[in-house]
Amino acid sequence: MSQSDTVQRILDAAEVLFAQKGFAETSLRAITSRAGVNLAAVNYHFGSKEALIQAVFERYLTPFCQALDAKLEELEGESRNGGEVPLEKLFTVASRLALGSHGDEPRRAMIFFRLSGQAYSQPQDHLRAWLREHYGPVFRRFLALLRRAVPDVPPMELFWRVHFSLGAVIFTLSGMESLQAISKKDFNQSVTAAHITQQLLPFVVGGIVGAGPAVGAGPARERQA
Amino acid sequence: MSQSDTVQRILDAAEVLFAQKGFAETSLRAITSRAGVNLAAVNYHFGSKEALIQAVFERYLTPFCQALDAKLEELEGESRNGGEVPLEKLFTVASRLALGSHGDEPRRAMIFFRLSGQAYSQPQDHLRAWLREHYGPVFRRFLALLRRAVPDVPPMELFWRVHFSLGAVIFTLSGMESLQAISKKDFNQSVTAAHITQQLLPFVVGGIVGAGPAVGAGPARERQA
DNA sequence: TGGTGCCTCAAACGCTAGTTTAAAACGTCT
DNA sequence: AGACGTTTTAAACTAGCGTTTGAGGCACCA
Repeated sequence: MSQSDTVQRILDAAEVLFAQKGFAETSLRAITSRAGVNLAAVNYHFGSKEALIQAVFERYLTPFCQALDAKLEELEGESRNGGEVPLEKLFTVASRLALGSHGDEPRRAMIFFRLSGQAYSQPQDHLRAWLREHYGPVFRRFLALLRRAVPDVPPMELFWRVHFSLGAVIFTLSGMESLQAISKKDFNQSVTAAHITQQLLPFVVGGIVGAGPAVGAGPARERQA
Repeated sequence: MSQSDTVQRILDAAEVLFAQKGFAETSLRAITSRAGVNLAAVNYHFGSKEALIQAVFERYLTPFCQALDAKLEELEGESRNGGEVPLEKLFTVASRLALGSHGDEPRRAMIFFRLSGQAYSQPQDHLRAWLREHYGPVFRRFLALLRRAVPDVPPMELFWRVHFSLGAVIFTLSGMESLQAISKKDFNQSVTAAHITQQLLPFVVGGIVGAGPAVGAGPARERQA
């Protein structure tokens, strides 16, 4: 068994277990047992449990952010010639990249969204800081394009609405299993992950554009035309 | 010190600490130390840590759900005579109740939203089941009113959009401290919780109504008129 | 063949967790 | 005053955690 093999097996196991039970509730013994490696291997290869958590995120996020960055650059180029990139296209691109940039089925992405949920609601301050430091630039690039797509939404409102959207996405995909169960019970119809992300798009777009100051009184979306 | 005093002190301490650090990372020793009671008091009065977690939720949710249920009944009565309850009013009512039904400042509500975030992203299956069981009827009542407010959104899409909204709310208010910090840094302007909830409303309303099948091509919201 | 680096392994370490125990303290009745 | 049920207390218990250790295995090159 080569080194990289052991490292990858640990990362694979940790990814699944962290997403399933959270960071604190997942013991190194559970991880190494699932990975079929020795308990000490984690501390040997990663140094600590905390470093392992970081490595799990890094393995997923780095390729995703590189792909997103490239795609955003491409879109920026297009928008320099023509008009702005439409809102929907921005989210479609990001979503397609998040779901499929790893070659696997979207299952992997679901796992990662659960992880993100854990990272946000748990007190992993080191993780949050690290995430912001490494992936902040891509996020800001995305935000800049967004701002040009909806020039009528004030920057600060847009900032918050993006975070609201992030919340909707992460929350939903984090609790997907239970939500799928409810949906199946209430509507007698099972839904796939692809189906949900498809439903997310109009919600997010509608939310970002926002309800005007007088919803129901008139077509607020004309502000965009 | 009477019994109820000890019980309340434990609940107060647990509520804050659970919200701050999560369930797993908060030890009974930390709770009892903060509450100024003996370590064994938790197991004596509640039986176990798990039961304590449940009790924390119960103390908050029961009055809230009663208040919401009463208010919804009232709204149902109004809508029987006149037209439907407008979307915005439904959310305003729920939000005002969540933020202020306890007499305290909204701080208490913030704490509770953090708790909800923890409950959703952590593997507290017993908690989720318990919440659904006790909280489900009110939720369905709310959903029914909602359905009549936006009759053009298919029920299943509405179901999902409500969960998306819930995600936006919980996620945002869960990570409020860090989001406030970012906002202050990027916009040099500090925001209050009230400000954020105010920003949430147009986002949620816009999201629930949704972007029509052809956003940007025309004023999709006319479907509602 | 023997030595050198990297990796694996079983075992142990120190520590903190939730829970249990039994005695002490308390308040309330007769 | 004394007995009784309830609550508080300090201490101990068991279990599981992340981490460390040192011996051993393995591939590789001289």
